Amino acid sequence: MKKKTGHSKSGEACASPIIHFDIVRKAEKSLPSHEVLFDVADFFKIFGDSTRIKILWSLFFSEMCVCDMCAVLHMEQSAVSHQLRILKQSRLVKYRRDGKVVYYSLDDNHVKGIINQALEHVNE
Amino acid sequence: MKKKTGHSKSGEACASPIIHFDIVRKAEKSLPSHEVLFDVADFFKIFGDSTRIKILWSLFFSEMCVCDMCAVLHMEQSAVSHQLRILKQSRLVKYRRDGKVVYYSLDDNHVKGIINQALEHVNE
DNA sequence: ACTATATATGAACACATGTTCATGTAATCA
DNA sequence: TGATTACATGAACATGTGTTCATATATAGT
Repeated sequence: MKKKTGHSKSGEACASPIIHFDIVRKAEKSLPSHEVLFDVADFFKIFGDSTRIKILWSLFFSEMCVCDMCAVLHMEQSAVSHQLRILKQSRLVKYRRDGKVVYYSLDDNHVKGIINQALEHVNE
Repeated sequence: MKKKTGHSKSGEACASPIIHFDIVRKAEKSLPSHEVLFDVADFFKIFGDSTRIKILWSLFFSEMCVCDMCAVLHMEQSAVSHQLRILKQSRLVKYRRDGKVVYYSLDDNHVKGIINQALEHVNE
């Protein structure tokens, strides 16, 4: 016995009769679409790395060029650029070019609030 | 030339003279400790998975047993239990036992607010 | 044109993470 | 005690992720 309808949308994954059907139905109906939930998770994934947290935090005060970031983070330029690209793609930061130097800055007003709420949790 | 002082705390990672020292110093001073930043990132990592987001969302309304969760998520019991363990360790959910059934419920009041803020971002 | 510099990016690598499978544990009932 | 049930957990596996290395691009200066 090993059949499993391969994520069959009908959802009898747990073959137990002891299910609180009303609660299950209510929860199922309230759940946003899979895409939205995926996007939400992806959004949090961005914050799930301390390097990116440091970058965002640093940008709370002022725009910064990539070299500034390297100095703040004590990291190689390549690594910083890769992370900035991720933040750029998520539209959490924007940039402007001034000659050879590229300045990054925050591009989202939720960032500060979200990080602060996480800090509250971390500080018990 | 390949030396690199192995994350030397002195921080000359980017050997460029074009650094805005005042901004860098300000950012460095404002940064929370490495441990705190790590904890913050770890906290967000928990939310960076759509399965866990679904679990937390479902618990907005009512406590649920593991079997209920399996039904809501259309997932195997083992996978759900593993995720519940992570949420339990992060103290985002708590549980109570009633006979053979274990009921999980939310154990943090920030959760709803944080997820809602992420939703705002996702919805442009 | 050539050089230098600030940043971007592809590939490779090591490491983390989520699911599955198999099995273990705790509680209930016969 | 033995069987069943609801859940937990270790190991294996595939996939995802962050950093490094090497190299490319873009701008400025000579």
